[in-house]
Amino acid sequence: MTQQAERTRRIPLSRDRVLAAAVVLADQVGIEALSMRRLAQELGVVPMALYKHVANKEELLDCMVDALVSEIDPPVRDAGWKDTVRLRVLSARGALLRHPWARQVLESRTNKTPAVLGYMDSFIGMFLAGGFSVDLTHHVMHALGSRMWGFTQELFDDSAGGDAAGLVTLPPEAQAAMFREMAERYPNILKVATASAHQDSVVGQGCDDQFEFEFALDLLLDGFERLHRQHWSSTPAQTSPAQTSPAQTSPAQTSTPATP
Amino acid sequence: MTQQAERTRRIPLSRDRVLAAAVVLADQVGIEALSMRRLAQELGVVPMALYKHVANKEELLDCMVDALVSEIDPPVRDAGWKDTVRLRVLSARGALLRHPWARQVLESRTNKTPAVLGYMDSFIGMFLAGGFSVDLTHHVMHALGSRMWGFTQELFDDSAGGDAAGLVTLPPEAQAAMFREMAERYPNILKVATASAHQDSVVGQGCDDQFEFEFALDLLLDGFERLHRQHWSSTPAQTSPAQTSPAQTSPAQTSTPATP
DNA sequence: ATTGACAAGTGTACGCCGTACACCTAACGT
DNA sequence: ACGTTAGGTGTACGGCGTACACTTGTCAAT
Repeated sequence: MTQQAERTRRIPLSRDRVLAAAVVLADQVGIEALSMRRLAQELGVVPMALYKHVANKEELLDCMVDALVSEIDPPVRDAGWKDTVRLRVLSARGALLRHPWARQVLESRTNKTPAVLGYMDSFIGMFLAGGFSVDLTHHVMHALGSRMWGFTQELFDDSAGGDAAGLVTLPPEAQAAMFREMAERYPNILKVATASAHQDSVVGQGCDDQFEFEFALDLLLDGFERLHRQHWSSTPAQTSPAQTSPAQTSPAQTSTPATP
Repeated sequence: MTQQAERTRRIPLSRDRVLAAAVVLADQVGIEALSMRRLAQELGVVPMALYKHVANKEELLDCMVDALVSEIDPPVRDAGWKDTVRLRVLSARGALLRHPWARQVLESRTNKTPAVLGYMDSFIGMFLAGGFSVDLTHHVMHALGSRMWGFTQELFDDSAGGDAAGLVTLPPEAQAAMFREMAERYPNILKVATASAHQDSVVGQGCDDQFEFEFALDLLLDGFERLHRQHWSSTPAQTSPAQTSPAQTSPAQTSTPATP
């Protein structure tokens, strides 16, 4: 009896083991299926046992984010700001692609853990070290937004593939009908969707996410570079990125109602 | 009795009424507090009654997104693509700011409703009408990402205000201690946070979101414009936005593992 | 060797959630 | 007058996070 007990509960659980199991489980079954009960079961333990090691589910999620951050490579040394930032973002993206749950969790978190703050601080430091003014750095961080973490909303390309995912299971004539329907109702979507697919299937299976991500990233980095060169490290009243837009002088109020 | 019944249940509920109530309730109590039960209660009805008008909660959320999309102004006529896109995005942003739940719901949705597809189609149409090649339009849509909806992850500026939200409730000496702590651990965050606050409080109360949003938007639009001018409407093998980055020639594989 | 404190795991229970399913009931076309 | 049916009801199930009281295994101090 005691021997069996000794055999079954060899390792006494610990915070790290809980955390690691949570990451693995989320990787495997998705974040929406990660429940305290399921996690406990995976660890061969009763649900409430977890609460001896994490305060609650929120804290668990925060810790999972920390684990993710720890996977991001530190900034490379001896390179210009642009390459440094670029590589760091792509490293973050790598971590994110390894952990599909991370995007959603990152989006939902409001409290920043020390690890997250540390990553941001280091990120900001890359621009400052590159000679960016504090103000420009501020704007630039906003412009990057979630791209800092290696992702952006992919609201578009799921639908660029259209109902492709669902389509394949349908009989051919229904596919054709749906295709005609789409061509009629969403001609523009169809144009870019078919153009981005270089094979001749009705609707291509999406596009190269990595290419698209880097396209946007480089577009931003090039923009940053121009602004940086433009007023090197001086700090005028307010940076104005756009020369062409008429409303740019007073950007705070436009078509939206007052936002005090 | 019948008279009372007639008085209490005057309007027989209908899909539209459910939907409208859901939007109002989400506006008021937040999306996380919007449950079928709560919504039913608000309508003076038993929870299961709702299921006679919406299939399930998913569909309800989809419909709420549709309602949001319907609030976005149509594209302005007789303007260049740049202004057209700019105004449309800012209109979407207006709708989003009026409905704080929308961002999260939009992020979580995977199925695109016809209204959403219609919005995207119209959005794509603005670029095509502006003479953008189909390929460039595709990339450009990706670069915009969720900015098309008028939002981006605000992962940064919550923390730029630092623990400001929590700070105010603390005694002054604790504030000072925390400030020193932050200054030591996150010097860079502190620099941009204090710089962006133009008052002399320890940590400014964030920055002008609207300005930051438009900063990034215009940065992108200017970038699009340059690419557009660069190879007007021709479609070379693949558009390459960055001239400087060494890895640009083959962007699909970098530091991340293979993504087939 | 005994004890007693304490950390770790257990069991039960509560209130929330979405929703399946059987039921009632009032209005309406025939 | 009557069957159909759309719309509202009641009950119930399985899942969730977690509060709280409990056992149990471990080890330091007596």
